[in-house]
Amino acid sequence: MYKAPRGTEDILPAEQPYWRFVEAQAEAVCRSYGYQRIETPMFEEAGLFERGVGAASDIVEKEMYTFPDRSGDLMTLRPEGTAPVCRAYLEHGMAQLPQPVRLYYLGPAFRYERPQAGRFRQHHQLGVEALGEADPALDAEVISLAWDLFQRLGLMVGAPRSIGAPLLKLNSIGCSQCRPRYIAELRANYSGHVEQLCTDCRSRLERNPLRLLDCKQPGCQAVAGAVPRSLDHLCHDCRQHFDGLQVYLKALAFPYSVDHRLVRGLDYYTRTVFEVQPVVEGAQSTMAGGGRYDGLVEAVGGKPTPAVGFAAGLERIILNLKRAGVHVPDSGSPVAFMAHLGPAAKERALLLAGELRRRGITVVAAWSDRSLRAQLRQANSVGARYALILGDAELASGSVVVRDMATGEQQTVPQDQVGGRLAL
RNA sequence: GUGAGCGUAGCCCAGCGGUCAAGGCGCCUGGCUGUGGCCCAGGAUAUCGAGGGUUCGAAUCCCUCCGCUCACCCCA
Repeated sequence: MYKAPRGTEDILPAEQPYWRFVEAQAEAVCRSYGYQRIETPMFEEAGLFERGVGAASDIVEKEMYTFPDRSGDLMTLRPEGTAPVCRAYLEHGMAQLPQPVRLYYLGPAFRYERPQAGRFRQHHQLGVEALGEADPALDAEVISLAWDLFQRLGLMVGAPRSIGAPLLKLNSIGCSQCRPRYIAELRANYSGHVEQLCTDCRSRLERNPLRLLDCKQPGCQAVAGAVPRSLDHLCHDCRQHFDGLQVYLKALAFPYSVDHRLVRGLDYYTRTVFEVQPVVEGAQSTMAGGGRYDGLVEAVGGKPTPAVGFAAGLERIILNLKRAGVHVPDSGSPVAFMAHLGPAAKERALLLAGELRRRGITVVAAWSDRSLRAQLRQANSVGARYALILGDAELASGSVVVRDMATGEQQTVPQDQVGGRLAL
């Protein structure tokens, strides 16, 4: 028996209301900010991600689905959406458009990971990217968009800061000017405490010192508490940017909190980084994460172009909608169920169902030759508002019985008038 | 890649060495030869995850593998 590959899942009809809801809200917020939808391919040349995301990142090192296609070119199932958007921005000369260019996308991303609650090998992201503008007000706009989304989804209703962690976490990790100096200092500081660090952190010290900060091991946390903060080592421009952003966020009255240990796993982030966490804490609690990536466009072959954005995980959002008990609109049930008795009536029923559908009425039927009882039972269980019954008697008189499933009342009406009746 | 827990019908699950593997939901049929929801009666569906071993005998014990879940790493 075949099964969906590990870390993938079928999104069954019962789940669709959640997806429709989230996607509809996402599109609505993006549109309200003037962001336009873009679709990039599900796979790209492997090099795009190696250069864009960073060769030393976990994603590139161990999580990419990379394969040679039939011509031998190395392709990668996209592990994230930002690098492809930058590629498209360059490929289509979007730098010539009025800046910033505001884009969003909705689609799957692939990472080879051990699946877990809220983590999949194929998952779906909403990505929002604004390219070509360095002003911190654009950072604020993007954060504001994310905030509005969660607001609309109903995940922030009464979100009380009293319980647990704040919802919006913010930090600045500097730029290519000031970050190296900070990292050097960080490394120097940690080097004095190697004995207290976990084995992971000992290797992080060499390869990716920033990530030392968010290790959860008690020993490492103790060291991290006393270590220098990136915010204290920003260069003048980065400092100004961060202060500016905070002014705007305060003006917008977002209850964010600065988290000195917030660093992100993708190498392309500069300056602003942020995450949105749900009210209910869980292992994979981050629903959205992003920040500024002023060096990415250049890294994938363009001119230096500042940009900000974020990605939100749809599976995680849905997980949290369920945990929070958010009610989503359900998909409607059929209006009419067509029941037939006898072969001649069956033919006529087929025809009548088609006529009704052309008038925009949702009609379902069982079509197998079952008892009227069985057909009505099915009409009931699919939630049809009306059952239409067509047997020899109706066939003879050109009529059909319309039964209201809620009240049990039924009327015999001419076949050419059913449409009008049901449309009411 | 590491660690832990779990695999019995479409779903939830009882059974934990010895009659035909129990029950609930769902599905089908009938009670009502053309009338649903409730009720009643009946029915179908399980290589008990796979392979090997122990035993007179294994869904039950042991081993291996596979899968699922949760957590770590990391991330949406």
